[in-house]
Amino acid sequence: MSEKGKTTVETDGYGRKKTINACYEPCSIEKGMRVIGGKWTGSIIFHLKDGPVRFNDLNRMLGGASKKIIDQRLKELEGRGMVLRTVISDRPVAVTYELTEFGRSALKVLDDLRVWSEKHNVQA
Amino acid sequence: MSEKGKTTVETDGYGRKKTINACYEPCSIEKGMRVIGGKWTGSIIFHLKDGPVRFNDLNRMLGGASKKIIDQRLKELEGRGMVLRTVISDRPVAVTYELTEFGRSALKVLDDLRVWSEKHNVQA
DNA sequence: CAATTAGTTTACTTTTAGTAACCTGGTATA
DNA sequence: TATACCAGGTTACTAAAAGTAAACTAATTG
Repeated sequence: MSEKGKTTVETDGYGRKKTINACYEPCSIEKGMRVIGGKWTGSIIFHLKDGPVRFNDLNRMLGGASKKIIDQRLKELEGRGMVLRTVISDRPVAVTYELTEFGRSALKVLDDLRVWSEKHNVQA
Repeated sequence: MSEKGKTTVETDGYGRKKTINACYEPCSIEKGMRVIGGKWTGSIIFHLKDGPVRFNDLNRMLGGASKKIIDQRLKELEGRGMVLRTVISDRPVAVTYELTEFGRSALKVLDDLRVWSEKHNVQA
């Protein structure tokens, strides 16, 4: 979806179709989905909402997600500035992950999704 | 995330960790994401918000998505009762896709995502 | 010393996504 | 009448992402 105006299709005098305001690149919704819609990404953000959580605790909380994907998602989120990784101790190594302000800004959309999902009892 | 109570991790007297209210199955957010978070799914729903759209028009509107994936997503959405497929004419064949009430109920979440996405100028 | 915790990383398999060409029919233009 | 385009898909094939299970370093507990 283009940021200005709605997308429509017009037909010229020869029956040829032309698209007005097409999405030549992924639209805002598509971009947003690619940021918070990856598998487990939303759940990870949501589980960090109450404060810092350690890696393996997150792993235990998210039954069904593998360590590999949690690690990958956390790195993506860190790279986008949505999550902050802090080493709280060497020997023994301990790390926590928490939301940044930007990360926190996604919580409303995610909570709306949770409400929608529960209300309509959606099944994946 | 469990529907009741927040997920936490407790440690017993022997240092063993136990998760309270873990997600033994994908939580609501995860389920919701799997319904509207698939690649192009959100965009497709959003482009149907103003009424019935024909297959190839949708294809033209969604620059970047292939017919195959649009077809696949429409079938998924139809299977979930979010989209209605109607053959409006044989000879020449013409089909339209439109949102059902349930499909329409997802528009708010998607529009919130669009607003969040534009406000923070997220880049996929 | 064996078991367990933490935080990854690796190797490998399975699932999804994506591209581009093709197909059946119909209609419009030259 | 050819040829080019329309509609609504399907097919075959490739590439990218996700999932599984085990391994690894280093420390701690019993």
